[in-house]
Amino acid sequence: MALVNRPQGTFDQLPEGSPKIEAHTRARAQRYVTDVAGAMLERAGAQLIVTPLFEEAEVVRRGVGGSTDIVRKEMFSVFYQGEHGGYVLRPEGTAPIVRAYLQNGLKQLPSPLRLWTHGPMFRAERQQQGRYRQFHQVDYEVLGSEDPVVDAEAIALMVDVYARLGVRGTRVKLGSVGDPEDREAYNAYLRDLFEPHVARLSDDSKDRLTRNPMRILDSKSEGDQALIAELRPEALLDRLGVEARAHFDAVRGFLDAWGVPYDVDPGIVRGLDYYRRTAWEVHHEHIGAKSALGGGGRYDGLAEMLGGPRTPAVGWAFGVERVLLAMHQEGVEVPDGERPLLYVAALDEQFVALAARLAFTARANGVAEYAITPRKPGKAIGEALKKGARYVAFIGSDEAARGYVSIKDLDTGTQMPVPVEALDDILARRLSLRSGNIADIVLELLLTDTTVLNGARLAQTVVSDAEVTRFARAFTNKAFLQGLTLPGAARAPEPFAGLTPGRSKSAVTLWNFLDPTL
RNA sequence: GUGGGUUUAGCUCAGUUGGUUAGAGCGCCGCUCUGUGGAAGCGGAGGCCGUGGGUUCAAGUCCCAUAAUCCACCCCA
Repeated sequence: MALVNRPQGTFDQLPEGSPKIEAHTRARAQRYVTDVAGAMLERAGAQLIVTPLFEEAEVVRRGVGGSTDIVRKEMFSVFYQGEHGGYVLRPEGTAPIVRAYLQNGLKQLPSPLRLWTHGPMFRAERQQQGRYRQFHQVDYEVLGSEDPVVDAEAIALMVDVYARLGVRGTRVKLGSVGDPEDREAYNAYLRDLFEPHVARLSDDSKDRLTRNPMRILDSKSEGDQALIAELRPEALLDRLGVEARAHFDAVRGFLDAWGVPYDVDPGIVRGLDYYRRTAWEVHHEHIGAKSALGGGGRYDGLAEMLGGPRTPAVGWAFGVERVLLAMHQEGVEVPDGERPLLYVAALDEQFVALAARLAFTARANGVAEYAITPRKPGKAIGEALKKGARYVAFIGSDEAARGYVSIKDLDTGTQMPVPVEALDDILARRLSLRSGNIADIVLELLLTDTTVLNGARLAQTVVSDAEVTRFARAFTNKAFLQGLTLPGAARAPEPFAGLTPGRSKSAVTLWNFLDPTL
């Protein structure tokens, strides 16, 4: 049977260590980026909103715009039971959020309302570097204000998120697409300008002349650029109406005051119809042809286009995959997940159930796994090291007979016996000790908790000379000072005094400790 | 939608002017090894050579088609 592949242009997000893993397909890294961004946005007062992955096609058609490439050729339709449902997989997050805002009466929440979301978006394009049919975005939207300060704040926040994620070398390209009448007039101006020279335009640009003349200006065709150099068209930015101009200048004023770096780019053309006035993109130099990490803008007219009351708003989105690509290019490390705390290995089949149970309860304190089949100690240690665990616990016949487990601290090499009933307490206590050294933890426990001390029956350990000395001295002093009456207390100092420390890290030294029966 | 590259083991790749049973390293599993740090040695599993046609006595190798994948264009995150 031939293997069935994933749909074209999609990718699987994979666990660490997967053979074919790439920067953007690391599940942990994907989650890291959305977690970091989400935490920052929530600190800025944004609240999480989640909308369905599919919407009425009308939401997208009216919001994004019927003349855009997204609506014309990149929509995934949703069918059910063979019938077209009139739905499409969402190609972007803003229109659905505005739809949800209107439908759920969010207008009554304090205004302006800051929202954020994250999740997959779908566009039926041919795949290439940084462009996928299902990709992931983090969205931030501010609804209910036309104050330029929220435009500027949104940009500043976006820049902060990239910085927090460790992405350097970002450039904010800031422009304004003006009010609708500004853009209409400008498009007419461009058409008049290029119409006489239509024969010299590239095929792509001939098409652009009717659909979206502004796109001609950033054509990659040399012929087009030569023509543009001759005609020297004015920039839209220089033909803004009074209000749009004042708004743009005010946004710049805030950014300047806050020291947020940006480049004014008269050529900024956003691909979605709903943008008004402020528009920006954030680019990164080293991620191939798709250098835009994200973009945003003001969309004061969108709510009305969806049938709601006028609701001025501004927002942005960035592509998680492109940010991951940028992070990868810059060598930014994604922090490791939670380090495994404990790996429990039974040395014999009959102790596997106990090993599993110890792992279960240890999970209150961290990541804990167990070996499902018996392990030799050396193999168990190797596996624990591979998993990156701090401690490995052994349960063999010696341990089981006396009711303890052997805990080896893989960072320090120290191994200590721990009564089974004290294991969870010990794991919890490691948090209060900076070193996490198992010897320190056990010592602390013995010195502070006499019930555990009374329960201790045997000690077996592999320690250095220094640790033996320290352990013995501390124990003796404490017992003396507190006048503890312990089983075998009278003999307590002696085992330490007469102790022969392990000859090497791998040597095993046994001695009796606090066991009146021995 | 357009153009170019790639496709041989789980992964990275060899594979001679077409010629017998398609290889290596890594990874995985086992043993050496009945209780202590990622070792080593030995062994094992794992392949419709992307798929379908064609040329030939003979195809991993040559031709055609197709698919997947990567990159670029359009456009966008």
